[in-house]
Amino acid sequence: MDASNTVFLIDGSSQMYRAYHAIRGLTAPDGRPTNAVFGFVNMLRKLIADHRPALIAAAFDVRGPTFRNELAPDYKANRAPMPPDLREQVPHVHEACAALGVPVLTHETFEADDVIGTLAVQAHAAGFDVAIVTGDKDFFQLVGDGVSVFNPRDPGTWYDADGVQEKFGVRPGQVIDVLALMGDSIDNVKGVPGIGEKGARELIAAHGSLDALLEQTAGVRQKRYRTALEQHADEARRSRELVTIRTDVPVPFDPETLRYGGPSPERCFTLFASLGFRTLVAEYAPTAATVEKDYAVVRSESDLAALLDTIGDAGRMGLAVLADAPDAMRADLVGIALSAGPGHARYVPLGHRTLGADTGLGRDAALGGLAKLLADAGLPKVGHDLKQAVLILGRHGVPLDGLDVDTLLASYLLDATRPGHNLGDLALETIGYKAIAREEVVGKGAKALSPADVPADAVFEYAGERSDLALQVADRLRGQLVRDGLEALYRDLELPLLPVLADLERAGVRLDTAALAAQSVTMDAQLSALQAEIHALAGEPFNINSPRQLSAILFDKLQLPSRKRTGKTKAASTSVDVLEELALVHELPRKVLEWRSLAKLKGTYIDALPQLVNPDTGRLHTSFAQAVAATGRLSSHAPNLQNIPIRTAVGREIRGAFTAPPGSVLISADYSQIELRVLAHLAGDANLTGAFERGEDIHDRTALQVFGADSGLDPHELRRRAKIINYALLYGKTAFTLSKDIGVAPKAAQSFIDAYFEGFPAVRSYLERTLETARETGVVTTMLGRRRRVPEIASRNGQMRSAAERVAVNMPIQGSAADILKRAMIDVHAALPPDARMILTVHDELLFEVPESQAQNVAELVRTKMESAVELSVPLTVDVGIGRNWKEAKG
DNA sequence: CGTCGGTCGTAC
DNA sequence: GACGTACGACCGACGT
Repeated sequence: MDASNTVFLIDGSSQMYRAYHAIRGLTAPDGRPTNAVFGFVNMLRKLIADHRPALIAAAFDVRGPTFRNELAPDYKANRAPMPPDLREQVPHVHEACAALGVPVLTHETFEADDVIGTLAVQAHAAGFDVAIVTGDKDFFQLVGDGVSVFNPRDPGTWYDADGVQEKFGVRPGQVIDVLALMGDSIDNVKGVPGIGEKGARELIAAHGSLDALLEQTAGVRQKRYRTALEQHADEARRSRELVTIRTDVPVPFDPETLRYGGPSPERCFTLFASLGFRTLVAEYAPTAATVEKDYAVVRSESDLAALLDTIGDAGRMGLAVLADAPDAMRADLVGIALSAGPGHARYVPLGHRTLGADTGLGRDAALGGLAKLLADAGLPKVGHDLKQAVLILGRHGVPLDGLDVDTLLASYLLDATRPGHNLGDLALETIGYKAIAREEVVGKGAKALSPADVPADAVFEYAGERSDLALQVADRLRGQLVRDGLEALYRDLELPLLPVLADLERAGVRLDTAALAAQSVTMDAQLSALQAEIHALAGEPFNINSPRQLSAILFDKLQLPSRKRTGKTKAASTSVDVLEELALVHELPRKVLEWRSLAKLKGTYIDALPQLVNPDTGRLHTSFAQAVAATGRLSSHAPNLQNIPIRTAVGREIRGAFTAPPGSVLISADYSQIELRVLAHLAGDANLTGAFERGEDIHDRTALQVFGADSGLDPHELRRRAKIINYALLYGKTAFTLSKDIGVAPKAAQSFIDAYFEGFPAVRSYLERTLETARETGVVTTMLGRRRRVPEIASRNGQMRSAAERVAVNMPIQGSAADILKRAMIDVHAALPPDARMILTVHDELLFEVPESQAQNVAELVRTKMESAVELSVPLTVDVGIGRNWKEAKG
């Protein structure tokens, strides 16, 4: 097909509907729906990329009656009105077409189909080929010599006359007659009652045409068709008029108005940025800076002096440190970039190993010169991920103070759920600037260089830009924080927490690697023995760790029953609950469970943790991510110290390897049932609040409420079940899953939930209120005003909507608990004596390393500060333990 | 040989 | 289909 001589006519309305239904829940950062625009834009871009059309247009229906309504007043009367969240996207779809260089066609009294039909005929008459881009079979009637239908859904398939015959069963000239017979319930085209698509096709194929058929009705073999045709001949003729696409609409065909103009980068950028299409924004972003760039390398004492003056005059600085590794506790400092204002940046090379820096400025002299400014609390610092800067600079003897705006944290508070908070992405969205990617400077993947091996002359633009952009982006985000009422949360919570976290990471935790090594040896023997038993039971060796191989053994070879399938691939699941069930009837799954448990502990912790001990400090330094978890919690990685085992005896031994150095002890302080207390506070439930005030065991209290005083069951079992119910509530668990957890019928589980709400009625109304607000605003909030968007709460997909509802009820509780712990961390940190160190935080727990002599004092101080971190309508209580290791401290 | 999606399992 | 928030090990398909 010759694209240069082909006119592409897009059935815009149907493609828009298709995109709308194909993609669910996509919204712009401000919550506006964007699914239809996004899908349409992708379709259009692919069409253009694949076919490079010379002539193209997209035709759309407009609101209001068309000539068909005059023929049949009830035409399309059955069709539901366009959903409001699609209607509001229509202007954006039109704008997207225009921005991408595709002319938009509409007509007041004719439908898009008729405009397309007319242009197709005229274009063909003028010697062009025509491709109609649609998923609608009605267009098959237009197919003929030089006119084909292309459905983007099955790319590569062009329907010419033969294609129509194959797909639809009749020649293109007969399509109208088939459509007229079968009717269209959605458009309220009556057709002939009792004749569907199949019947219509057969009748028309047999008789040639509708007219011929109606003349020879008597010759129709099937009686029900015969009577239907006799009674509804007029209806069939009228329907034919309705389904006939007109080719005589008064629109002129002028190749020049249909010429593909290519995209307008400016319009695309503006539109896609406002809709939050980040990858597309990047593609159309202006590459030239909006402000003149003044970047340079600092090479001499006088360069440095000038820089210090400039920064001093500006009264603030953008800051970016360039390091040679992502781990701030291991990374070496390669250089520092500073910006005094938009467009300005200076790069101070500090650790380049390759030639090119050619600086007469020594590392110590340079750092010494900068140190005063960096430590000046009165000189505001702006940067992206300032915790990394604090740590790396701190490790090089340079304290960093005067922290002002961290664009990473600001972006996180504005929208925690956005896919990423990269400075580059933020720059694109806030100031429309496409930043240099780190990859462009150091390469990517395994071949990436350390920036220390790249000359300063080759990195100063990248590094300088980071400091410059941080400043420019910060100025925008600061305004957005104020607008959204998030400034206090930023200034009083997240920002003060940052240096506290840096202290925790810097301190690290001592690990008894010898004890772990000994455990590893023991477990090796146990694992080998188990593996031999498992292979013997299976009758052949296989990889126990491979779900696929395991399921082949379990379900194919041993023919054990498979009850559950996995989420995406629908493969037979081999998860714990499946194996536990199978363990009742076969030895092998029981052994596999044992093997898995040991292998997991060994692989994830016992063998992995010692490898992460920092050679410089001899300790384990995790990284806390302050801008990851959507609820406001912190997360921990490299290694993750927030999922160290505790439930099993073997697991607890791993905690025993987290030790205090000689002369010191560990203090563990954890909030007792903080989430349930937060729930009591937020809900204002008198019963729940009262139970906490009286210091009752909340799970016993719940058991009493749910199961009554004389159920006759074991009190321990009742408490266990009540505990599950309490937590089920926090996670929006359904009666179905609850029933599995506590081993009762779903109906019984539901009655427990009902009994719970009966006893704590304010909890129910609180949860309902939360959902109501979420539906109205699309946002849920915590006690301290942290926000989370939940756009899917308006989804028409029941599954997505339910998931969003669970998120909506969970976030205020989990997030408020996170707020409280963060507040406590800041308060405790400020009050700690100099030789006591906070070393870990695990959602409701803080861990300290303290000289033995101060243990009691610090324990009391920590308890007091944590319990008074915020004022709730219920008491906040903290359990404190002291021990030589983490296991003892928790016991 | 590296990347990435899928599955599973640990914590709170 | 059915429990919220994380991180990470391992497998195996896929692309270079």
